[in-house]
Amino acid sequence: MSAQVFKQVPHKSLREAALAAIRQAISRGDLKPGQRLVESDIAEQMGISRAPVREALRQLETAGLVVSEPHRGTFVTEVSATDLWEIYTLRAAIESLAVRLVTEKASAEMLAQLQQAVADMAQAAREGDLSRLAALDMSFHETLCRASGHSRLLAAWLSMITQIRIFIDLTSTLYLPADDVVRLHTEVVEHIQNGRAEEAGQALARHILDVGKHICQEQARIQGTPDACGS
Amino acid sequence: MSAQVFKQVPHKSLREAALAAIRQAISRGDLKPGQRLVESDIAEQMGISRAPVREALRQLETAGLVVSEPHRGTFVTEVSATDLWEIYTLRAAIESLAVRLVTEKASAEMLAQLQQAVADMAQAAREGDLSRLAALDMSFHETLCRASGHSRLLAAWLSMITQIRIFIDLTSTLYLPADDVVRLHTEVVEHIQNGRAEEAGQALARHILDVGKHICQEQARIQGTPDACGS
DNA sequence: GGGTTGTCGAATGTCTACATTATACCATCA
DNA sequence: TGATGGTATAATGTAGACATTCGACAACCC
Repeated sequence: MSAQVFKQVPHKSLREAALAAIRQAISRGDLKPGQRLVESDIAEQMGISRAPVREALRQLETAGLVVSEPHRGTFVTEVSATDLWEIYTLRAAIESLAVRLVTEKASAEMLAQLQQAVADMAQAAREGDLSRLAALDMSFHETLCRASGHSRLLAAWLSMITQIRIFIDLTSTLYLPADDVVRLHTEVVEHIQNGRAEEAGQALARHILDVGKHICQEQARIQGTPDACGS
Repeated sequence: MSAQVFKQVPHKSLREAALAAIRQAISRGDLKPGQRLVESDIAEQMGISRAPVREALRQLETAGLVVSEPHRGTFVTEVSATDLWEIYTLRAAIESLAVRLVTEKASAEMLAQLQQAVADMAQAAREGDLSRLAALDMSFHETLCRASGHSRLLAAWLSMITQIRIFIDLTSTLYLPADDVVRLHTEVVEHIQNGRAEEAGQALARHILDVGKHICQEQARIQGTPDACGS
């Protein structure tokens, strides 16, 4: 076989385009939780027929981003406090696995990348740029999941993050003091560096559950429902 | 409201019917990995049009049971040794969370159910009924995930089990000596009973990873690819 | 007035037809 | 002989039309 010279042409189908567009709209908050999605409207706005839109909606349904009621329509999933509890506990378990895997591999390049991320976070914290800190925080966790080399893990993580985004714009709000955020991530990186997989996993899980509990309580407060997170 | 006299009519849409039928066919092994699924054939066999079949296939695609290549068709997912490694590591993490949650709740009813399951397994082991033992094994884990009261966890578990089934009929093969199977599950139940959440989680995770490693090596041997499980 | 029933509009569920694309096969030519 | 190019065929991708169903509101009866 000759050397790879040409990269594959993208070749998006309308279905994929619709899928990406709707997912993005949900993730960006242009579509609010509970909002109804009318197939014909979406199709018209995109200048395509209903068929590819329907198929995209079915995929989003399986992914848990929308719910569909027969003959009534599809709606953007509403994220309850219980849902957030589920997401954060799962996320903790999954990221815990990720960091353990990364620790076992522990390539120098990866480690440098994570250390850089923490350094950036520390700087953002010093400068009081909370928005940037939150973005770096998210980026740190994504880097970790990608570095795990575990495609299903990454897919599950991305799915959960998108669902969290339905409720809250993660890049603009922090639920812990800036210093704590930096400290907790520093701790995790140190564990990775020293090959302490188990400790790294537990530290990360604790950190995630901590944040989750905050967000969960916030959500319960907004909805006026009893807090479901401590259970 | 008047008393309930009439039960609800099932009211399955054709899409849901197709979804269930195809999923079942894959799970039962009627459709082999790599096999092509022709929309029009399926539609004709079911006596419906292609539209609901297509939508069902899109859902299965998101669930990871089939893969779709543009203008080429959809195929039953082929499960490589690497895939099995991913599934088993994830499954270990997820079930570990499940058993910790169950331990924290620890309702008497649940516990009795799990104890009964282990007792049944012990009997099946004594009688040498390996097929029944394997089925009870699977049932034990499913019970655990259901008892966690964590809908996303259960959904993820069911999804992974279905993917494993693509490769192997779990109810007919065992990868550990029967006595070991019983012993490992007994151990987990004892941890639950004594409220040792962390130990229960770790014991279960070890057990699952153990089985996964066996299956993974088997798969690598069949395919002639290098073993990807130990990494 | 309260509750039931009939009707209408709108959206989804489904079907059929057509357009597009990939693959296999065969003819052609250096 | 082997590579190149064209063509046929079959399957997917998409569009539009029709059928079905739900929810709301009005009409009606007690």
